[in-house]
Amino acid sequence: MVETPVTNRIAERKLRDKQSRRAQIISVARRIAELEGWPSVTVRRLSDEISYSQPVLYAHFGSREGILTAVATEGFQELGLAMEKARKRLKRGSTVQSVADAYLEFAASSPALYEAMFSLNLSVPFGDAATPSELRFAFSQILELFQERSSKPEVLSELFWASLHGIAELTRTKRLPPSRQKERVRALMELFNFQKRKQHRGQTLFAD
Amino acid sequence: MVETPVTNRIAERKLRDKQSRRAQIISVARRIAELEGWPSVTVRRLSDEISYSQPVLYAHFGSREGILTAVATEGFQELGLAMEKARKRLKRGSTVQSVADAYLEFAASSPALYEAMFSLNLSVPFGDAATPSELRFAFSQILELFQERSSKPEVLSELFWASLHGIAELTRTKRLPPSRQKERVRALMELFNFQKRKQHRGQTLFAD
DNA sequence: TCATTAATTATAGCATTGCTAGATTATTTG
DNA sequence: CAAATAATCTAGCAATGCTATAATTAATGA
Repeated sequence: MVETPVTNRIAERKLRDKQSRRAQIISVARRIAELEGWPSVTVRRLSDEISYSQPVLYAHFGSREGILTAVATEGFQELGLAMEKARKRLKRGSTVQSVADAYLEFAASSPALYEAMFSLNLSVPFGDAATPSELRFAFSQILELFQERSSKPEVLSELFWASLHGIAELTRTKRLPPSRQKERVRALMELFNFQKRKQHRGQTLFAD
Repeated sequence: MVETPVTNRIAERKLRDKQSRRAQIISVARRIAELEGWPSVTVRRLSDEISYSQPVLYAHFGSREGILTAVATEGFQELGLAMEKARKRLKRGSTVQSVADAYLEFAASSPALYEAMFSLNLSVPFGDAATPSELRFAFSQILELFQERSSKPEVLSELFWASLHGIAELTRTKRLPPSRQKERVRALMELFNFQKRKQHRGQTLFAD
């Protein structure tokens, strides 16, 4: 049977409704999480806020974890974009500094979102074929920084990312005082700019 | 009323029983967590395993979170001891390297314990008057590394800790491939040993 | 237009969880 | 041994994630 234009338009409208409701759920979940923490993001609470019954949420995401995973994925998208922006405009200082600032600014301004991305135990695939494009894009922004400055870009990128993540996470969980944050980042920059100046003999991870 | 020797001995025995049961609870919780993950550590499950009813656990720890906090505290104690050992024996290589290895070895060999210490949202006080001695001790081991090698030991220590934590955490959550772990640590060492050789002018974080 | 089919949505309930009031048993004391 | 104290258990509450089934709404074709 050939679909009539009417059928098409109905299907399209339904798709739009579906997508907008999906977006709304993610948005509400994010807002509650930032204001009250993830434990307050219950399926009942969400269904109340969007004025639909619980099974509707399950039709969309399959599980509560599915909702959180969708939020986290959105977070990776935004983090990637923020880093790309920082890497490209680059007013003063190095690109490394610029990206580091963008990363930590992102983590500090959306702690619950960052928590969903890295601290909640969501099964988000990393480093394999099923890795979402948002994640690849985000990490590629870091990789780009060291692409032509090092003989082992992956290793340096991973280390840089790990350092940023450590700072962000220990700060988020109140393990590190925010007061010394600037100095910490400055120290990190000294370390990662070293490669430019270092005189080394023998094999090393850094390119000349 | 003056206590008789008998009363004393009874009280002592009761205290011993209490402490050993407390230790048993912590031990069982740890074992389950490492084998099956923290969600499997339910109060009912624990009460089954120690053959007591649930309220007994609440008499000991007040809440489920109290149990996890006790496990985490034990973890900080062990991590501190492991780093102290690494710092003192120091066979080959730098103390920094030795401590880094000990830290990452600890995190890798007890992932659930490390998760309790850093990833679960337990309200463990940090950096204030109420900070448990185990935490102070652990961090002091890192601080010791940079005490006389830097003009700002706190900043460097915090950055070093953050880097190690980032590596440990991203590895634990499968964000970083274990295959390049050695290279990552080697790169970290290059960065943090730089201070020894660097020729710098003007103020810097590193001492000569 | 209107009955029939297909889709969407809601109701109501299950099993599990952390936690606790009140009953019960064991232990200590006089 | 009886009373009092301490230790422990039973049974249940409220909240959670999730789902089978019923109800309702929308789309279809004569």
